[in-house]
Amino acid sequence: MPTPADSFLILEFVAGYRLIPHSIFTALLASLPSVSPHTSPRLRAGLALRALDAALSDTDGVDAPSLLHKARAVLAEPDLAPWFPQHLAEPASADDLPAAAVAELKRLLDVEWASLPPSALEIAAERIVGSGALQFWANADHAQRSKLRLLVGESTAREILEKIQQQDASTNHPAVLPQVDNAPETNGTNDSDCSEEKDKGCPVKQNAKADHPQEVGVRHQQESMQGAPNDHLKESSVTTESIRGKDPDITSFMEEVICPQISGQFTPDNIKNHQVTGPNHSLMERNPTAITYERDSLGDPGGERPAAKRQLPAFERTPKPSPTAALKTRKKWSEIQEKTLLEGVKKYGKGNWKDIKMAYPDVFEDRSTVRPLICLYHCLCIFCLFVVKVALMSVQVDLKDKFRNMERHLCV
DNA sequence: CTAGGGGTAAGC
DNA sequence: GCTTACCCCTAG
Repeated sequence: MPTPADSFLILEFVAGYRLIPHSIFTALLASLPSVSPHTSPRLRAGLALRALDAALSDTDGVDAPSLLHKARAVLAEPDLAPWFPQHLAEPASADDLPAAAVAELKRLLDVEWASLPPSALEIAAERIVGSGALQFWANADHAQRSKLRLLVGESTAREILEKIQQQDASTNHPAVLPQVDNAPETNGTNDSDCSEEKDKGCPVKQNAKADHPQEVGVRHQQESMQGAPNDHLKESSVTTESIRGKDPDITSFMEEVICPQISGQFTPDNIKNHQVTGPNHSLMERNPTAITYERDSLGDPGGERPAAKRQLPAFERTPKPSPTAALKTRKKWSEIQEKTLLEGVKKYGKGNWKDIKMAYPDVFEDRSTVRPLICLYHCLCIFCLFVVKVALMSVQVDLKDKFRNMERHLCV
C-alpha cells in the first residue's frame, strides 16, 4: 500500500488532472493515508478548482443567479479563497448579469485548470524518461541505474542506455555502461508494462512527453461533488501496511528523484471541500498513525511535529477493516475451480501459485490476487511511470488460502 | 513470491 | 456455531 509520500504524489497528480472523475479522486482520498505534511501549489489549487467546478457544474434545474451564488460561496470559503486568483472573484461579484458572470467564471476556470503546474510525478517522469533522461541517466552511478531500470522497465532502460552510448561514441568518450543483460531480473509484471510497448513507445514515456494533462473545456464527472460546500474532505485512517513500503529502496530512491519538486510546506486543515466517505479528517490533517517524511527544511509554524521520522510500534496501530474488504465480494469456489486447483498443484507443485494461476487464467479469472484499490493505485502508477513498486504487491493469496482450506479439511 | 499463523465476518 | 473466503502480518 502507498506510503504518505506516495499518497501525496498520487493525489497531487490526480487533484490537478481534470479528466480524472472526482468520484475516483474522492475514493483515493478515502483510501490513501494522509499526505501530511506534503502539499504543493498544484494540490491546493487542484482541490480549490474542483470545488468551484462542482459549484458551477450543478446546472440541472439551477438558474444562473443560484449558480453564481454557489460559486461565490466557494470563492469566499476561507479555506479555499487563498488558492483562487483574484480575477476569478471579479466576475463572481457582477450582480447585474449572473448568466454572463457564470459563463465568464467557467471560462476563467478552464484557463486555471490549463495553467496548473505539472505534478511532481510528471516532473520526475520527465527527468527519468523524458527530455532530461539522457543527462539524468548519464550522471547516475551503477546503483542508481539499477533502480532506474526497475522503475522504467528493461526495454526503456536499454533504449536510454543505448542513446547514451551512441552519444558517448560520437564524442569519443565511451561510457562504461552496466550490462543490460545482467540486469536484475524483473518478474514480467514489472517490466512488461513498458517493454511490451517498446515498439509503440512506452505509455509512461508517452505520458512524460505528453502535453499537459489538463485540457481546457473537458469537464470531469462530478456526481460526488454535489454535496454541501462545507462538506469536509475526509480520509481513512492508516493501517500498518499502508505506511510501510514493500520496497524501501525504490521508495527512498523515488523520494530522491522527486523530493526536490515537493514544496512540502505544512498546510493547516484548511482545504475541506470534498465530500468523501470515511472518518472526518482533513487531507492536510496530521494523521497520528502515519509515518510522515518530515524534514527540517519543511518548516513547522506550529512547532507540533517532531523532527525525526516516526515509526509506530505495533500496539499503536489503529485496527480498521481494509478498505478493500467491502469491495471484494465473497465468492464461493466452484467445483471446477477446486478441481483445477488440485490439478495445478499436481502439475506444478504446491506453492507455485503464480504458475497455476497463469496456467488456468480462465478458471481463476475471478481469483484475481490484486486487490481492487491496489489495482487503482497500480493503474495510476502505470500512468505515471512507477509500476514496479506496486507490482511487487501482487500475491497469490487466493489460491494459497483455498488450498490451505482444502488441506485443513482433508479434502486433499 | 510464498508459507504459514492468525483474524474477521459472511453465509449456512 | 461451523465453514469458508478473504485479509493481515511476518519471515524467508
